[in-house]
Amino acid sequence: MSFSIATWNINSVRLRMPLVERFLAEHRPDVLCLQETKCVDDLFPFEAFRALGYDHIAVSGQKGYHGVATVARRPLETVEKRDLCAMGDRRHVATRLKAGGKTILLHNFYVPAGGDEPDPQVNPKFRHKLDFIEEMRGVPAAFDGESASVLVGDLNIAPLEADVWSHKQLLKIVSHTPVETQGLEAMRAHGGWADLMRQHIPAPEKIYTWWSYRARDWEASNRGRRLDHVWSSANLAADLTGIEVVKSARGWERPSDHVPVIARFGFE
DNA sequence: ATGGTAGGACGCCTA
Repeated sequence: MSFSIATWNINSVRLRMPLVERFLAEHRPDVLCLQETKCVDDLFPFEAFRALGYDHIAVSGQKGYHGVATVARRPLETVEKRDLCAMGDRRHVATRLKAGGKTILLHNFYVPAGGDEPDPQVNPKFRHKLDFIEEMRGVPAAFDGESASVLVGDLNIAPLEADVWSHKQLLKIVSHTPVETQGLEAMRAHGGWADLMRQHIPAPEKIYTWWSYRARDWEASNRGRRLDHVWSSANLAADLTGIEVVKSARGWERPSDHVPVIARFGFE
């Protein structure tokens, strides 16, 4: 028996619904977690997802900015929508669903990008990002014999040297500064989370999930970063059978600057 | 060292 979870920063779900439909038709993940939906819940395209068999939907949206949604082909229960840093941003939704005889608690996160200046003293957006990561320590990889946890999303940090096109050139660029990369890895270890992308494709092999819109030719310059992540509790990490980064989606018509990542699990 | 593109909503913020 198999089960798959995908994560994708869609950068406006309404604008890119044709791309979402193509992705779901071609890959059929059991669950898709979206970030940067950029619309209030009333304007979320529920019917388009239902038409594709994704009848079970949890949304936490806001006007114009941020916003997350989790859609599934099997029943899910909305567990909580956390307001980390208490700013009213919609950056988290947790759902619960069943797979492989376990109940899975699935956290979908959109971590603040943090602005351009990597100094929390002068840049409140960077301060917010660091505080947000710190507060994510309150989300551990809880599990027992019957339950497991998964955390996915756009974490806006590329933690390893193999997660960026140039470690040296990005050390002072927000998303790859030591305070962020060490902070994220420390938080991940503290929570007991396994980095499933790196479990399947170990460093130093490069993995990118984001390429800037500002490049003349994103594919030729290939200055990517791994900003999107799939983590799980140890008892589910053992069931991972594959990771797929759908790089081709970056070349679709009017693309997101992020591409989908799919994690596949197999159960006895 | 700089500027490059995109989305939401229509001047400017955020990424």
